[in-house]
Order: sequence, then C-alpha cells, then structure tokens
Amino acid sequence: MILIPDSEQQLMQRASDIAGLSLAQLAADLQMEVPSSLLRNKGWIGNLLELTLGASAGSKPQQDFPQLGIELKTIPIDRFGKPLETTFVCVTPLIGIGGLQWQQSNICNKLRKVLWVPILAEKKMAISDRIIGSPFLWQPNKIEQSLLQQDWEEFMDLIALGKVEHINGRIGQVMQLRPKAANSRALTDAVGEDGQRIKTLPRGFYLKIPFTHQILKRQFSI
DNA sequence: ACTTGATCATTC
DNA sequence: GAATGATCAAGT
Repeated sequence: MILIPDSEQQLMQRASDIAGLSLAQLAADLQMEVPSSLLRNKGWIGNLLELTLGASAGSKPQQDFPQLGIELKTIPIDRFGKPLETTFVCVTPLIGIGGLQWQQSNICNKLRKVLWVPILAEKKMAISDRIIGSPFLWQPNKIEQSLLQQDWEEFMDLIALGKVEHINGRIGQVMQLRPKAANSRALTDAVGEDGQRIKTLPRGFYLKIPFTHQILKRQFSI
C-alpha cells in the first residue's frame, strides 16, 4: 500500500523516480497485469499512475491530491513530445449555471495546479513498452488563464442560451466541449432553445492538442 | 493526418 | 445517471 504523499516535494520526488521506467516495470511493482490493449481499459494508464503516486483512488470528485491542491494528468505523447490525444478535464454542468463564475468553476479549480506525466505511447508500441516521461508541475500563466476563461465563458453562454446541441469540437481556442458518456444513449438534462428542459448527451471539457503541446514545449525547451 | 463523436471500465 | 480514469476509430 502506497501512502498519500504529504508534500509537493515528496510527490515530485516519487514522480521523478519513476521517469524512464516502462509501464511493465511499474505494473510489476504493483503486481498488476498489463492489458494487451487499452480498448477495454481506456483509463488503465491513468489508474496505474494514481496507484503508484498514492492519489486518493476511486471516483471521487475534485483533485487527485486534495491536501496538496494538485490534479494528476497522464498525457500520451509521440517521440517528438507531441500529445496524441486531447486531455479530458471534467464534465460540464448544463443546468443551473446562472451566475456561475469562472473562478468558482470546477474546471478552473482542477486546472490551478496540474502534475503532468507524459507517457511515450505511440500507437505501435505495446502497452508494456510505453515509457514514463519526466513529470512537471504546471500552473496556467496569465495568458493561459485568460484563454481558458474566454473559452469557458463562451461555452457557458451557449449552454445558458439553450444552444448546447449547436456546440461542436471546433469551438474554443484552447479547449473544446465534446460528449463524455458511457455511450450515445446516456442522456442528461439541459436547456433547449425555447428554454424548455431537454435531454442531451453529457459533455466534458477537453484541452485541445495544440494547447497541451505548447505547455509541454515550454516545459522541455527550457 | 487530424478531428470529433462514440465508447469502455469502475464506483457509488 | 454521474463521477472518476481516458482512448477508440470513422469520417473528413
């Protein structure tokens, strides 16, 4: 059993210690089996890192390390350091959002401080052979904060105006709003164009690849 | 090659 | 159903 880290320094030390290891090595330490495919285990790598670093497990809301105010994110990258996927942040509230401010939003809270763990995870690599990269702590700078807030406000305006079903993945400078559900039959409440209650797909906020790419480049070009 | 809608496992 | 962890894969 791995104890919850009691300081940011301890967490970073642990994360740094595993950089360079393969997922097979990490899994062996925890006596876990590596799946041959992520098709039916899409969150496996994220869960592996949570266990390794001592994040409070399970499906609890809020940050992974609440006592440290840190959110853990693994991000798959290619050999050039480019992210291979968008990064899911959290689900989007679709009703009762009147008066909600960016600074009070769940997504703003989650992105205050993120421990990024890049995973060299090119598609052709076996899951076992994928490699833990160098971890780093990120806090959005003023520009990033502003871009995130602008996108968030645009999305929340559209949702409040009953236009949730007009939102597509192209909207947003640095993040996008896309379905986040078990499947296309999972529905939740939202507001329709005439102000009536409708059923729609649950949505989530995702950071776009160019945005996370820039964060990684800034980190590793210093 | 990249984007975007769809999907998978698990817990509560 | 909603939250956590995300990637898949068809279409452009």
